[in-house]
Amino acid sequence: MSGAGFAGPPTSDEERVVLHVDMDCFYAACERRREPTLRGKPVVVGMGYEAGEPHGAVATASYEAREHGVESAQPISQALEALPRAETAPDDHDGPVGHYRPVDMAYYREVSDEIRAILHGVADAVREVSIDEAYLDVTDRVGWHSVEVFASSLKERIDEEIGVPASVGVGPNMSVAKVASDYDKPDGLVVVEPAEVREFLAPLPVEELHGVGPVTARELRGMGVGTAGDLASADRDALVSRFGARGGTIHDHARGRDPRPVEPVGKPKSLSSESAFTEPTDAFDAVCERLLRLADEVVERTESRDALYKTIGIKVVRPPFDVNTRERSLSGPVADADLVESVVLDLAEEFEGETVRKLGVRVSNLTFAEGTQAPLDEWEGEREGGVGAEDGLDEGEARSEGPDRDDGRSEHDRPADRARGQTTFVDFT
DNA sequence: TCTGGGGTCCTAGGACCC
DNA sequence: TCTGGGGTCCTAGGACCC
Repeated sequence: MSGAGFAGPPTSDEERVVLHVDMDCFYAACERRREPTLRGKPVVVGMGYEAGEPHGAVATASYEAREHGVESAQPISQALEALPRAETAPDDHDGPVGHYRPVDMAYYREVSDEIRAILHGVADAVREVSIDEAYLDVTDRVGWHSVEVFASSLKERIDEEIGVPASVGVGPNMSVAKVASDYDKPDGLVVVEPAEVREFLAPLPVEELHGVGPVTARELRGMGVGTAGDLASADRDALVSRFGARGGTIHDHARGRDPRPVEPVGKPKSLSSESAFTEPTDAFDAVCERLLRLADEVVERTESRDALYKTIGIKVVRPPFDVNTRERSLSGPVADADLVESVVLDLAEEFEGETVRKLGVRVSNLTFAEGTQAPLDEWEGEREGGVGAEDGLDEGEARSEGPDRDDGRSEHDRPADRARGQTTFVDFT
């Protein structure tokens, strides 16, 4: 990232001991935790799903449910065909049945918090990637000779104290640990010592590597690269010219190299809400109504996180799957619900009369009112007024505050920016 | 996979500045 | 007025991850 390499913790791979802890079918496991009779049975957790209803999509399916053809991201209606609801299956139905539950994020977060507490207790550095997944750097606590025992007892602790199963992978860096945890799911424990890395990775299909998705995998196959071993011995320059920076990254990963330190994830860079229509619509008033609802949701979340935003955008997905994004940047960070609504509606106008299947609202270029102490801000005192609706755009201050802001711009440049911003502002009011 | 929702990072062209 | 290089920000789209 920072090519200049200011801060950079040590990145020499070989000596680190990194765990990747990945909960198995986490949502389904949580449902079983509070409803133990579900253990061993097919469980389907649906988002946008309500008890007894056919709509929504599969968020998580337990392995038992997967055996019957239920897949993640599948429409619930389709899952129901493969696996009828236990409660309402016809009496004469003698095939397998599934237990369907709506997503309950608040509960899953509680469970996740308990797990997190355990993880932080056993590692020096923890990176929580998502609600059900984390990397741990335990270099200073455990050596390779004892890490298997360590990981195994961590798994046991999570299982006994929290009541959900986890798979754990261990490697000399995040990339290898990640592949290792996937290798033997569920309830797996795989340790890959530095000397074994290349051998371990070589036979795996390229898409097992972090950063290789379906598109890249297809292209790689076209180049005759099917396994991580092939990729490891491929020509780096060719990869970079084909895939850009990612080409270098996946080449590294295929060779078992990953210099990224295990560090906590920072503040979010954007916040968004999306929602799909049950049926694509060309009714512009319905589109606007939905956009305003999404705008409300996003604004509410920015408020609860004390976030200011400089850029407001929408996403309009037209059938079959044509994604369009539009965004507009303001002159400085604001927190202004009315402004979000007017910008969103303004950006939407272009799509009046179009058929849309899905909409989204997003704010980005975030700054955080509370977290501004930081060593970031050399121009202290510049942003105290930011939160207010009216003064948010004033003063021409409050340009972005990233650590990497350059300042090739001199002082007298900024009034021009301000003028531009004011114009923008006036357009919507 | 007839494709749900919330994110991250990268790329590339154009505007604009020095 | 022309030419040119270096740099940032903005916007739109794409790939990927969970």
